[in-house]
Amino acid sequence: MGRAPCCDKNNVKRGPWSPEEDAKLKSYIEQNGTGGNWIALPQKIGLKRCGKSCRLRWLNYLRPNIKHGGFSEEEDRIICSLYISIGSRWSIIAAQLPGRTDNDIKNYWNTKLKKKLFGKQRQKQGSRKGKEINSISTISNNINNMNQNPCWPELPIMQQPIQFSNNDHTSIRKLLIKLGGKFSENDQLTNVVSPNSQYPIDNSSMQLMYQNHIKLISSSPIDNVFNSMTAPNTDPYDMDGEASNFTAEFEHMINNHQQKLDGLEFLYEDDVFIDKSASTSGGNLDWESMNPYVLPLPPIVASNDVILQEGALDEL
DNA sequence: AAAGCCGACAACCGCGAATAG
DNA sequence: CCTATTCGCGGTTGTCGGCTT
Repeated sequence: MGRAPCCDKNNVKRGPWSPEEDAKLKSYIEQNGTGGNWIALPQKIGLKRCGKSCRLRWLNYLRPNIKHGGFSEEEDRIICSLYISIGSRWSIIAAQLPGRTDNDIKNYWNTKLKKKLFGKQRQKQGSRKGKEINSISTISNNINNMNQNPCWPELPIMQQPIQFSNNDHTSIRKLLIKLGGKFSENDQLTNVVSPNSQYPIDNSSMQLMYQNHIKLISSSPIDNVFNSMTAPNTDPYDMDGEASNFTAEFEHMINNHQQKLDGLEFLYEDDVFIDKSASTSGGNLDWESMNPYVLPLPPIVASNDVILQEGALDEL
């Protein structure tokens, strides 16, 4: 038995919203709120629309203070960092970018950022190793598969956007507290167990996790990540004027440190990755089989491995 | 000029989670 | 506790406009 439809599809209008419908919905919600029931709302105001459609229209378009387009480099940086850290959790990413909707960010990532980051990577990969990453979609799919890893913690939605500022590690720590509740309020690391209780995470792992987030997410320290991972002045990046500094840094990280970014092999090695994934059931990427030498944790730990190998932890 | 292609974005769909009764 | 309903999320699809051939 299938799931009951949320509305009678024969009696609801679909497709683009007219200005009249927008005005109707907007004025009603501004005056009365949603009433806590989206399903009933369209009937109340005489709209032949599905309640879910109304909700989407309001959240993504009609809501006040919504920004469309014109993503700044800082926003790019945050989106990319968070995507690498937590995957395609658009609502969480959107919570960090006031005025942006998850749908907007998702579209922006799929149409621009992904290509911006991996498009060039693909090009470079071809010349560097004499082969090409099979496709952007494969990369994306593999990231998505990683997101489905059962040990990935469930993350709460931000109630308040956290403003990132350069060198503001406190804000990042607060984000991590909110994301996973991994840190106690008095900033002491505590023993934690992943949600499915399958993979206990000790203090040092959490310390690594936190430090990696610090390095990865905050804007200024991103430079430190590259600095700590690279020999100085090796392979100066060839800027073509189109790629932003951030893009260049990102690609640089991927290009030059593949052995260090355990767990992100798919970003540069298609054949190896395909072989591995083919051995797992359903072709899904299994984190442990993907990298048996690191803790069976989400991708973030892969980068922690970088820190371990580099001994960078000692400096922190 | 027309057809085809492609990128961008809005909107839809289906699922799991949350909540109410 | 169980069931039904609603919400929220993320993936996917549809549509439109611009560009190329």
